[in-house]
Amino acid sequence: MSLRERKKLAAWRAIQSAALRLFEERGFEAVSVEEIAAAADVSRSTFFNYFAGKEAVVFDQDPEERDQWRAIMAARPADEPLWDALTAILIGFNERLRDRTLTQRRLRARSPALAQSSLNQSSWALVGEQFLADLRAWAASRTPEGDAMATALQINLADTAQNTAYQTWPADESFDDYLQRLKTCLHQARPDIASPPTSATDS
Amino acid sequence: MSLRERKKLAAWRAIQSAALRLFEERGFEAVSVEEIAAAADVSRSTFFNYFAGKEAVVFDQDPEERDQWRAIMAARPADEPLWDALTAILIGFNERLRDRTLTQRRLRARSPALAQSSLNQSSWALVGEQFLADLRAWAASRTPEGDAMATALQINLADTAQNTAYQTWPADESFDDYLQRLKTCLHQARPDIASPPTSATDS
DNA sequence: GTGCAGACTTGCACGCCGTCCAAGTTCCCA
DNA sequence: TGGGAACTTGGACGGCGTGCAAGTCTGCAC
Repeated sequence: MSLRERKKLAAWRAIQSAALRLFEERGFEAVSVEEIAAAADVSRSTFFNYFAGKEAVVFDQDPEERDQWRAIMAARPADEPLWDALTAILIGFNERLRDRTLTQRRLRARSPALAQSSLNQSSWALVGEQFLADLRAWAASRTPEGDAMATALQINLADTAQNTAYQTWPADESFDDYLQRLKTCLHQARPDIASPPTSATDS
Repeated sequence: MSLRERKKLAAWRAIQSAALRLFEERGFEAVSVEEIAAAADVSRSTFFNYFAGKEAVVFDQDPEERDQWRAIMAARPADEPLWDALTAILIGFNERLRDRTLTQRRLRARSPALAQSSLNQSSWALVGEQFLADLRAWAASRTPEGDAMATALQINLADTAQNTAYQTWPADESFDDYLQRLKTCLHQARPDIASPPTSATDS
């Protein structure tokens, strides 16, 4: 790993940890990008070299972890049903990212107090666009042929199950309760691929 | 209907139609709120009195239509399974809002040319937060008791089915093809409420 | 080592969004 | 007819995200 790469990773982590610290202290909207950059000893411009926006700093994964997750996805057997793979990946993801999840939850609980709108509006999920993009790329690479829709649907459903579990997680429940919710949602959201649309031609 | 209410409705429609016209001419990002306000003969401040933001002008429904939709939702029999009601509502919604849907699709197709990011990032759906809020309120009012999660899940799943149909709708397919996609997605996304989680304790 | 090419950082300026507020105008109603 | 409520307006502000040109640092080849 070259010096350049090490520096880059260090900068990424400096920015992210500074940002999360400030967010926890003051809430998401009350911290500006300038302050994050200053706290990370970096210019505002550099911040945008590393993150696509202020929200990305909450959702993007550490580059090393991200590679690991891509490997985990790639390691799934090719003949495994997509939904089973998605379920396993998401549950594993949540189990291993316990701390990250709890941090996000604390942020989410604190931020509405400062400004209801801007956070709820972007309807905070857990995984972020980056992880979803990786998931989609992985799924596309193992999708046989013309049924892109079924694949897209399953990924979106899995994401929705995850979001629902997260959104309905009450403040007084533990992380393990949340995992239980997640499993329930994933189980109930399993799509019904096989059965034909009963009398699809009416109306 | 008082003069005040009529004026208000007229202003709403003036702003929305001016905005949609400009969006179609130049693309979403290339039009500023100032220009919309000017085209509607209204101040920038007034624009924000009517719409929560620039995107809302694409998604929010005409107040009169909105009332109609709330009535349609309220008219569903109370003992109908939630999923059946959601399916019927969404299909009806899409069938009746053919023009709106086609307009949105044209906007969506044109905008990436100008700036890939800002539209795709907010991952354009069709229904918008307002309609979803109405749906949630309606569903909450007919949800028996403690199982708020199952209700939230079903609404989110239905929304996801709709979004998937919309996202995967290719440029060369007709609106009726889209409706067919929608029905397929809704059918496949039907949640599996009954069955118990088969051996939920292993990881 | 030296020097060069490319990668990365920095400061600065810009346009725009969304919020706030204080002052003005219009409508409803008693 | 008057007073109060609803609505509009302009102006100012902070903040986000982008673009660019100039500077600095790293890897590499000689």
